[in-house]
Amino acid sequence: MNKIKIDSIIKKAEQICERKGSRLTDKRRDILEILLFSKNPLSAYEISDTYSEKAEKPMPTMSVYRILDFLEAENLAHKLSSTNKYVACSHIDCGHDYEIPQFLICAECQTTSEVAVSTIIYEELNKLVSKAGYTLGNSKLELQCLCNECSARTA
Amino acid sequence: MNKIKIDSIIKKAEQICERKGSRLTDKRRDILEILLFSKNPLSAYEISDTYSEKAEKPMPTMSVYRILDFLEAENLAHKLSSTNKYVACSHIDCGHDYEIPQFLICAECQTTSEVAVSTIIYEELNKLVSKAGYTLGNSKLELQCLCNECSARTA
DNA sequence: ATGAGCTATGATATATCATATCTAAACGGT
DNA sequence: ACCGTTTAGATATGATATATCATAGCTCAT
Repeated sequence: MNKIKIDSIIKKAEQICERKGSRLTDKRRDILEILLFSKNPLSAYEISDTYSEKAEKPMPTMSVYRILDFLEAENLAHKLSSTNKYVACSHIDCGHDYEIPQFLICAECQTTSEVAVSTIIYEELNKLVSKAGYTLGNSKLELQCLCNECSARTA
Repeated sequence: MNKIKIDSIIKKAEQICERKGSRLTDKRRDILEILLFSKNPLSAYEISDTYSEKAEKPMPTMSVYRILDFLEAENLAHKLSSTNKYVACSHIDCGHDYEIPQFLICAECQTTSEVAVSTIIYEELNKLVSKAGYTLGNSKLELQCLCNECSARTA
């Protein structure tokens, strides 16, 4: 993603935080930027390393976790629990707040896309869930896939 | 789950292994039994503890992980990556081998149900995935839910 | 502008989850 | 009984994550 796009997303993120009465501090903004710049999901440790390379003062992993918690709570980032890595939300600038974000994760190269679950899927899931005696909460879907590139390479 | 039911599942699991030329050894059977007895998903450490309480000799966590790997490879158990816990497959005795197993996990009490993804959902997911430039691999769905009991209690 | 109270960050320790590697025991076929 | 393979144990270490207590910095009423 290019710098100009990222700047506009950051600006949007600041607005979102302001509206909710929270603050996108310098460090929080830096971590969000690192996630936005990264082509792939990053672990908390990788984020810490990336930050520490560029900044004068390294950031302890502890702080990274705290900041990730904040970004998740504000829906600016998501945790992928199948890989224990973190990504920036793809929908900060378009304002969408999907019921169920869905991640397509390439098992080979880890490239990850966030897409919205279709209404049909959402309704069907809801039906299934309530038939089983549950109520759907805040969920994410993580699908292990192969991206076309890797698919072509291995074929 | 009651003892008789579990015994019959274990028997079935033995047959499955035999057919594939692998062996359901005593320890593997014990671990599978622990998972079948448990109402909730268990971590590798919890499994190790449970085993060690009953057996004369404790089982190191290392061995538990190895056995869990085996059970997963044989499709006798699943790992829930959102909670880092393990459950016995619910379909050992019915012989189903679903394309995509789906887990409904109560966020309150951790009760977990394994259900099959409906054909509609499977097809829709496939459409979505290929539209995004991916091919669906071996996936599981884990949905954070509230079970009816917890739902009633908190209401 | 100052101090009380809140939010954010730092530092350290520790818990939890998981893999690598090397060795030894158990099993099965000859 | 012997050999090769599979299974399990032991030890070390890596990776992921939380708890806790201390400090810094901002914010707002006085």
